[in-house]
Amino acid sequence: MNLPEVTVEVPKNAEYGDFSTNAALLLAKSLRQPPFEIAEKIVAEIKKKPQKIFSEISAFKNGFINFKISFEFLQNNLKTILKEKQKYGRNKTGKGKKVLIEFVSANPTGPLHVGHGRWAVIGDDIASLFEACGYKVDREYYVNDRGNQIKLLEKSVKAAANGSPVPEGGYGGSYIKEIADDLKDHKQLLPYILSKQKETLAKLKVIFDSYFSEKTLHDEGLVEDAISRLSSEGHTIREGGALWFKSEAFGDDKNRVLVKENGELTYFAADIAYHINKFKRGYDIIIDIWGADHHGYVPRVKAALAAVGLPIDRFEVIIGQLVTLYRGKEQVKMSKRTGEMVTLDEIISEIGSDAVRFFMTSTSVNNHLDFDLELAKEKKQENPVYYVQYAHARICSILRKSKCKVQSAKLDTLTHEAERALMRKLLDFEDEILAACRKREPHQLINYVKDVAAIFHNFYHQCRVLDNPARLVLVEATRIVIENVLKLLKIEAPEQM
RNA sequence: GAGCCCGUAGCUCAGUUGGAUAGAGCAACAGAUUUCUAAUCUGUAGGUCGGAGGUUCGAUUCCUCUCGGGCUCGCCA
Repeated sequence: MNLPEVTVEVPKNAEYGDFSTNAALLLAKSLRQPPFEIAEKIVAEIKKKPQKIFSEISAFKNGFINFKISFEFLQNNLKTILKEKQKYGRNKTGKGKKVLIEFVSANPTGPLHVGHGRWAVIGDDIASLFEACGYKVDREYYVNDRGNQIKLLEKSVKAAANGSPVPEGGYGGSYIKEIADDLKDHKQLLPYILSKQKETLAKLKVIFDSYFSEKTLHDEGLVEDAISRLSSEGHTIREGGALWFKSEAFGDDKNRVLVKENGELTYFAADIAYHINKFKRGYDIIIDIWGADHHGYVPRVKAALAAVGLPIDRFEVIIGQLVTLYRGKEQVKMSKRTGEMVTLDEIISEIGSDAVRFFMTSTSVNNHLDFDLELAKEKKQENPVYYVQYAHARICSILRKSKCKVQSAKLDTLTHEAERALMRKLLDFEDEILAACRKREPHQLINYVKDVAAIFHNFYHQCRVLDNPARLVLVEATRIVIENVLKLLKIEAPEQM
């Protein structure tokens, strides 16, 4: 019988058990029987085989079949957690496959701002998720260290040093003056700005494996190589003095220029070379994280990679919606040209790395993010990050005071409703990591750890833990899971608050 | 005009492959600590899931249309 739509899911309402399946509902039509009767028959079949995972399997009157996990299974999982410790939740799904994640890649023309912060945190989180799932991950930052903007930057800094007005189209931010003051040797301009950016990223604990220079692509002739590769396959055309890539043939809206009329190479041409290079380095999965302001760029890059015959199913672009900065109700305009901007550095100083990381991770990148500086400051004590950290600190305090030996405890007394809810939640951890990785959505982990903390706090108020060995095991297992989530997201798990 | 993202409680947001009574935090109100950290917990109130159709046993979820907001549509980078 062909039943592609049978699903097993976790019901929202705990009364319906830990898992449920709609199999009987789907069979009702073809069998011409009421769903409930079918469900009852299925349940009877399942119960013929002995097993220890489920303590209850029942048919509901609407046709759902509900499964309840046994206490024994949940209790045994606590032992697993204590045994695996930092490794609990990690898995080998990736089998060592290689992943490249490119993110931030801000222009080296000034300090990072709040938007870069979002990509830095999200990219780093996704990289960590892949690592937790057994992939080998490289974090990469592409540096646009060439072209007009760099010349403009140099002119702008020189002008500032001489007290001249901002050059036409140049950069006028106050940071330009600071650079001019700081830097005697203008040849060190790019390394200087890059090192400042690295310092900011390091405050957020974001460390890149490689900084890939656009300039080297040109110096090594890789851009010309890419273009001739396209041309030799007949994918280019000369028109109006420029050389075009016929991207329309690969699903793009229109063709794109590779070599301008004046002979200069476009940024796009370099980007094709860059992405060909990524494939050449042998990655199984290649991920770019771009802001929504660049989403129109996706089809042309994919078109180019398809045109040179690369397996584009290994390449994906995650588009993140933009961040708008507010001070109260007033929007803070961000412009590098006018220099009116709040830097990521300032934001980290104001609310701390933990809060920035937690806040940046907590919402889906599909959603536009309004970041209110005043709110972030006012709510410092109420920020959800403290809620989760407090749960961890509270557990540490209990463990410090307890005199029982945790390891030797018998766990069969853990049958309280609050105990069960907590054990049940801890069991989900590996699935949560897998799902968050598969969907590239680290915010799901934030939701998960908030749930763990809430269920723990509820348990704490109902059950006295000290001097109860079984509960100490439960609490230690909870602590391990919270710590593992926070460590993965590079947020501190404090022992005291 | 075309493309992408979004629209869920007063505010900020979750909501898994289509499932059972749509959730949390903040704000509001009422309570809880002789006991392990009150940065906590419990309860109350708050919803036409932007709107209208469609698909089906079942739609916040999928499809079409529509309204509203953001972003993009360079021989810029």
